Parts: sequence; structure tokens; C-alpha cells
Amino acid sequence: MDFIPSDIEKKWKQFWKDHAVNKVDNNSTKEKFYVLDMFPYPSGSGLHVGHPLGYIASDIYSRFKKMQGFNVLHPMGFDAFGLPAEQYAIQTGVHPADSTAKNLEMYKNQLNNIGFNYDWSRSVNTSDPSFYKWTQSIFLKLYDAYYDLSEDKAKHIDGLKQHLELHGTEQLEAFCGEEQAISSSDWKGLSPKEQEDFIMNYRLAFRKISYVNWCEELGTVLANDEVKDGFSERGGFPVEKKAMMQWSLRITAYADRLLNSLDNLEWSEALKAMQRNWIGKSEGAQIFFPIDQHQEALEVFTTRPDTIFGATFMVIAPELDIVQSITTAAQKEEVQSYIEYVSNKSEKDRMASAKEVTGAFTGAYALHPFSGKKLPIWISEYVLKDYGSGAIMAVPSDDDRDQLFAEKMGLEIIPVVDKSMHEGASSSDKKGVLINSDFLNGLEVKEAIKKAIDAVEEKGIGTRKINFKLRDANYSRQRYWGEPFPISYDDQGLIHPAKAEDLPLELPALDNFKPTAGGKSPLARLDNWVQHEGLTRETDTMPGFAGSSWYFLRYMDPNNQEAFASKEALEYWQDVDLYVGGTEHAVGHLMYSRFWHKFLYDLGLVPTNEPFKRLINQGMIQGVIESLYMLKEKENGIAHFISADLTDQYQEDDYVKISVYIEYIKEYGSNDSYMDQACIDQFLAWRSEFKEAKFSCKTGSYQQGNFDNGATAENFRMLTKSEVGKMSKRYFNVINPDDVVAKYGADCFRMYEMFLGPVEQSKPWDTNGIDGVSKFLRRLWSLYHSVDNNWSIDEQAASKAELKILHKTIKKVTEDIKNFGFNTCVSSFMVAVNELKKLQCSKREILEPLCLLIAPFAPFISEELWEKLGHQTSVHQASYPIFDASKLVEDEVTYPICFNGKKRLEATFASSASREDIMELVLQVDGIDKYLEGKTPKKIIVVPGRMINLVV
RNA sequence: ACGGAAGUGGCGGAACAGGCAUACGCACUUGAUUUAGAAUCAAGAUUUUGAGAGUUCGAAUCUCUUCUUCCGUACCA
Repeated sequence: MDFIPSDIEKKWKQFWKDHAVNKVDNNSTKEKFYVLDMFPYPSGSGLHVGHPLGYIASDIYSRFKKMQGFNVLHPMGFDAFGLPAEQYAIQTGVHPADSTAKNLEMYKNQLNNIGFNYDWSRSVNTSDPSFYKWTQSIFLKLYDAYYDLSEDKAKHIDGLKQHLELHGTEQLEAFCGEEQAISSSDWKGLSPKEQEDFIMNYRLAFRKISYVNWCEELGTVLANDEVKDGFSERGGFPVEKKAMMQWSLRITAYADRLLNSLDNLEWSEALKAMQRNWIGKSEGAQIFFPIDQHQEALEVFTTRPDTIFGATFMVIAPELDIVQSITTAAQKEEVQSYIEYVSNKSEKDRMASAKEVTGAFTGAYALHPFSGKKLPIWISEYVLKDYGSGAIMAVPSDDDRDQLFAEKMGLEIIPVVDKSMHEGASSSDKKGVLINSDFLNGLEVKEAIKKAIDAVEEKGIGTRKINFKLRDANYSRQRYWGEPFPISYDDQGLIHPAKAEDLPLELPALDNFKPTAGGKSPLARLDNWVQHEGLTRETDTMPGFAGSSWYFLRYMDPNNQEAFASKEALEYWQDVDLYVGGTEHAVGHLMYSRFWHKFLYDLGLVPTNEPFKRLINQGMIQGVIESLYMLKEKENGIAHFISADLTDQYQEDDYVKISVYIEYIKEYGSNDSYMDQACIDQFLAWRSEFKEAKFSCKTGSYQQGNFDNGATAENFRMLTKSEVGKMSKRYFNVINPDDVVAKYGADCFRMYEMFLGPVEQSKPWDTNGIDGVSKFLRRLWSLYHSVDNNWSIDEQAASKAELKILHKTIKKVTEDIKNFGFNTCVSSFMVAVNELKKLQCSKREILEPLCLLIAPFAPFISEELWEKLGHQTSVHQASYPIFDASKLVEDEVTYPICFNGKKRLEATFASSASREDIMELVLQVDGIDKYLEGKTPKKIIVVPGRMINLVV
């Protein structure tokens, strides 16, 4: 019987469906194991071959775990709210719900085509009201919570209200935005609105006016991690800063916990480093500098309080309010124009001119808290209003930026750290001895820091302080396609959250998706939805990370009506044992989910403190981008393309790259990729606007079907530019897994993606090796068949050699799956098949375990072979073979004999021979004299079972 | 600039609690089968681990120096 993948795949997909092979039960006596994939956003272009890389790995892992006797949860769902569907709706009028539903079906089919073992009955869709009901519910819990610092956990806001009622802010240990003090009686005297505003400063979901990343093109604000280099991550549109009333989540309350518990996670160092970096904890001191002739003091944060005597001026962020009040009349004009200069700068300009030193003097002076010296106060954009207090004491001798600034502005520089003992040490190394620093003189930097803070505290001018880079998360989006806030306002501006029993607050129907003027969501146009029961609804919607911050909990109990998941389900499944996904979510999704999870943990709603125990980042599979060079200048309105080997005759900005379908390219991906006449004709049929264009290469040119200047159909070659880059619609290089599966079969596709290299590594898609994997599968099939392709299995006992091959493979594969080394698993399967083929092995005792061994990798072929071996139930419900070390024991060992570490000879000794025996025996080995040259070896090293080394 | 990862044949990559470098696959060469191609089978060739030093009987693996590439962050006080 021939091996025809498409027939087998169809048959077993149906079987799995009919027999609910992938169904996962919550009531199992087996040990649980939770394998999770980062769920996709179902975009209109579907999956390309890069997406499944991680899914294949996790599928293999979960099938393996299942065969090892675990109850494995391996679900899949969809992150279905998001910008692209809404942009598409704006362009076409198709409702995002409709386009999303369509894309979702397409994704499901593509995924099923690859043979994943998802339990689809547990699938989630973040845009489904039965799902976002719980997203809204958790949001309201955040709204109704504050962070208690004495117990270091979140608590219900009522506790805070009671405390304020009884004691005001006296002895209140709660995390808040801005420190503010109030007495119990003053609190009672506040109006409800004033009380509400006061408490807003503590709520974990809160509203404030904040500078946000406004993207005009998208008509919404974006989170910091959705902005890349001043442009939106989605779409690449410019982003500017804008002040708006926004909902935020107080993730900063959890900064320390998010940082500390990273240590216990099995994540890659790179990923942990990114999170640590993003949290950005730094220890130092907060110091107040009095301002000459003003009541206020200037608050600064510094990690180097030891250098305080080197502070010769102060710098504050231009955006701070205090700038207005301290600027002297004489400096007013200069300061004003500088502020204007800064505010008119786009994010991009800011990036570009990062190195340029600019600033303005306010005319005011701060007083040095120890020396009383007058220090001029400057404003400059290099001081960020969002970090620390937005003000610094500038120490030009020990800070590079301060130094540049001082040099440019002609300000004083006082050296305070003698680094002569530490050659090449930079100021950030914290090394050296203090000089010119009064009571700190002679101290090493580290002691000086301590002593300086002590002195500051003693003097009452500041305290020890820890600062974080992490900012509160902006939670409002001025868009339609997201979760509506279950929040309304009355005419005094008081907030009325929806009652739990009224959730979900469903997204109303809409037909015009364009943003409303004034930066409001399209929902603002729906007057009869916005106005209800005398209240006004919030018209913003929640951001993309809302649903994805907790979706993995829903899989545990996806149809629960009473809770996001039952206590029993949560107790059983606990947390995710293995999470597989891309690095692009390193700081966004992974940080927010950890934050939500810790919050739910504080409320006693989940049993674990961290959601994802082990995390693997799969690499990206990139595509090849092929482009033709076109001259910018047209000749009589006709486009002129030039071959890639002619570009040296032009300036770099004379031409542009035009991406071309990779199918039109010969030898695509190589340095010599080119297009001949037939390829160009295909290209012209596709891009008819170029039908009159001229194509020039070294041998001549081609235009409208005619060759010129010596070119002929034979020698005409337009070389194209090949680059490795994103697989994307706009580069015409997307490869659909469906096509690969249709050609080679799903098993081959799966194994080939694994065979490409380590999962963590990025690599370009390249089908050069896929035939090798396809050949392997056919060879595997042929092991179970006779030469004339009939089923043929031998019931005789296996030989020692055959058992050795089998168990060697079991050992290797079992170990490598655990370490996520799937590429080497595929190799060892190839080795096993090659060796068994050589022995012409067709014994059940070997081939049955081999079929089980390969089942997680190639679920279809193994299922078919398993059935033919006489089994009625699925191979995926069988047990994984167990390694037996005794099968590898040999009577004899072949040793390499090395001379001074270089291998020269080989010799076989009994495996029972002792180290001493071998030392003697080795001297009698044939040919050894040639290398000893009559001398006695100085030393003989024998590592039993491995090697022998003679030192001559 | 800082942080992370990595440099091994023509290519993808294997081998790192130090012990036969290049498994496995692609490409390549030769042969067999075939009208030819494809497919299949058999045989074969290449390179000394980015560079330099050190530790060791022995280093791709450990240490130091240096170079290169990729990823992330970016005026964080």
C-alpha cells in the first residue's frame, strides 16, 4: 500500500473528531499538565509558515506528556479584539465581528490541517460577550481595590474608606499616585465628588489626565509598548504626546513583586532581563533643595548622593508646572521659547536629536543643602518629567550628560570622585575615593553613598528612596472594537460602576466605525446607548491586553456562567506549566498577565502567584524579500528598472526597491536571484502599470517584448535584490502552511519545521531540505512494508543490535523533548530508520515502540501504522516507550587511542576490563610503536568506556 | 552606550557537568536501475570550530582579551 498523506490525514482528522480523542476532562485522577500557546490575533491574511513553529513544538510536547500519563490541557483560542479588524471596517464597512468570525474559521482550518491536538470545546474568543463579561468583571475588581503596603497585597477599597473615615491618612500604608495628607475630620467634610477624587489616587484602576501616545491616523492612544521609535507598532503611523483623561491600571504598585518573583521562573535570561529592564528599579535618595527666594523646594532623585558636593547646577524637565513660578522676568522669554521648541518636537525629532545639548536658564537658584551655595536652575529636555521627580542635581564631573551640558553652557565642574586607582572606570562603575566633598572626603564611593543618605536624613532634607522606570498602564482606547467599560458618570462627574449582575455590558451595534471628532471613540455617536437612566456611559474601550491578561484561566473552565473559572478547576489546573510564544510579548502581554494574576491571587481568586512557570520563546521564521530596482526618475513618464548589478552606476537615492512575488524569481533567496524574460512578462501581467517600462541589465535592455542593445532571450538576466525579512503581505512572500501540507503532508511539514534548527532560533524559510524529511517518512513507512509495498510485520524476537537501536533512540528522544531539542529528535529518528533499514528489520518488537516514539511528531502516519499493527484505539492514547539501559550494555568497547590528545588509533577491549588492564593492553595494540617511537609513554590516561590518551 | 544571545564544511545544523569535531539533512561527485527525466538504491568528497592567549594529559565546550552578527532598551539621573 502506498503512503498517501492526504488520505491518511483526512481519515484520522475524522476519527479524532468522532472519538473526541482530544477532549480534556477536569475530573481526572491523573496529574495535570498545562501547555499553552500564545493565542493569535486572527488577521485577514491567515497563518503563514512562521506562525506554527511554536504551535508544533507545544503540540509535540503535550502529546508526549499525554502519552507519559498526564492529563494535558492544550487549548487554543483567539485574541479577537483589535485594531486591524476595525481599520478594515473603516475601509470596507464590514463589521469587525463579521470579519473576525470569518478569519477565525480560516485560522481554525489552517490549524487543524497541521494536526494539532487542541480541545476546541475549550476555545475562547476575547470578543465574545460570554468571555468579556469576565474581563469587565476583573476590571471592576481592580477599580474596587487599593494596594495595602503593610500587608503587601491588594485589598477592597472599602477598607481604605474606613481608614480615612476613622484616621484620615494618619498611619495609612497604601500605595498611591501622589502623596497627600488629610485628617479624618477634613475627610468627612469633603463632598462626595471630592472624596471620589481623593480615593482615585489609590484605586488600582483609576482615571487621571495623562500624557498619552496619541496616534492621529489610528484615532486612538497607544500603550508605551505599542509604540516603536515614535511610530505605532501596528501600521507605522506617527505618534505624538497629548494630555487626555484616561483610565489607567496601577501596575506600579506591583513593581517590586513583579521584579522579585522573576527569579523563580523558568524563563530565558534574555526575557527576564527585558522585564527587569522595563521595571527599571534603582535605589538612591530623594533630596530637597530649597529654592532661593521661594517657598517651594526642588525635589530630586539621585542614585549617587555621594556626589552631592559636585552638584553645580540643577536641571528640571521643561513640562513641570514649577518652571512657570520660578522663572524670573528677565528669563521669561527665553524659557517660554524653549518650552515651545520642546513641545513642538515630535517623538521622532526627539530621537533624532538625542545627542544635541539644549536648554534654558530660568534665572532662579537652588541652595545647596550642605554648602548653601547658589546653584542655577536650568530646564532641558534631557531631563524627563516622568522619571523620578522630573528634576536632577547635575554633577558634571561624574555624569556624562551633565558634563556635556555644563561644557556647552559654560557651567562649573568640580571633581568629587578620584578614580585614579581604577583605571578606565566610568562614573557608573561606582568606584573611587571622594574628594572636595567635606565630610565625605576619603571614603570609597559605596560607603560615601550610605553616609550621604544618612546625613541627608539626619538633616531632614530627604530620604532613602527606590525609583522604578515602570509606568502605570494606560487602559483607555478611543476605539470601537474592544471591551466597553462597565462604567457610567452622573452629571456631577461621579462614577457609577455597573453591577456584577448587569455584566456583560455588550458592545452596541454600529455601522460607522470612524473615530469621532475630538479624539472620541465611535461609540460616542450612539446617543441612546451613551445616555441611560440619567447617566452617561464611558465611550472609550479597553486595550488589546485586557482579554489576553487572563485568557489562560478561562480555558480551565470555559463555559462557567458563575465565575471566570470555578474554584475546583483552578485548584486542579493551577497554572501554566509550559508557555510557548514569541519575544514580541516580552514586556507587554507577559508583564500585564503577571500583574493581573498577582492581583487575582491577592483577592484569593487564583491559587498561584505566577501564571507561567516555564516559558519558551520560539524564533521567527522569516521570509525572503525579493525586489527589483527602479530608477526614481522616469524617462518620458516611463519607468526604468535596472538589474541589481548595475546599481553601482547610480547614487543610492536615485532608485527605489519594488517588491516582487517570490514565485516570479529564479533562484530566489540566493545572491544570484534573477528574472528572465518569462519572469518579467509574469511581473508585467501582474503590475500592468509598468507594461511600458524598460528593463536594463548588463547585456542590454528589454522593453515591451523587444530586446535591445545586445540583449537576447538567452542572455537577458535582471538580477534582483534578496533580503531576509518579515513574511508579510506587502512583500509578496507569504507562504501558507496549507500549501506545504497539500504538497508534502502535515507530518512532513511538522517534522521539517522542527528539523530546521532549535525552536528558539530565528531562521529564514527555505524548503531546500524538506525533501529529506519527506524521504525519511517514506522510508519509515517502508520499514513496515515489503519491497512490493505490502504490509509486512515480523513477529520474531528482536536481535540485540535491533534492541540497541530502539533504546538508544528512546533515550535520546525522551531527553531531547524535555529540553525542547526537537531538531535532534528528528535526526535521531532518521538515524534509527537508516540503521533499522540496513538490518532489514521488520519486527513488531521494534517497530511498534518506534511508531509510539514518533507519534507526537507525526500524528497521522503513526496513527495509520498503529491501526495496521492491530490496535483499535488511538496511538495518542497509548503509553510512551520507556528506556531500558540494559539494552545498551555491550560486551566490548571500541576505544579511541589518542597521543597527546589527538586520535591516532582505535582498539577494542572487553567492557569488563579495568582501567589497569587497559593501561597494559593498550601498549600491545598493533601500530602503537609507530607513534611511541620507541619511547615509554610518560603517562596513560584511561577514561573507562570513553577514551585512552597517551602522553609522549 | 547598556543589557541579552550567538559565531563550527558550500548551506541548515549536531556534539558543551572537557574526552573520537562536523551526527542528521540539503547541495555536490561517481556508480546502479531507467528510452530520458523524476524517484530509488549504493559509494564518496569537503572543512579543523571568528581571532589571539591561558588552564589541562586532553578545549568547539572552562577563563581572559579582541573582533563580528542578531535581538532588546534607549537621555532612567
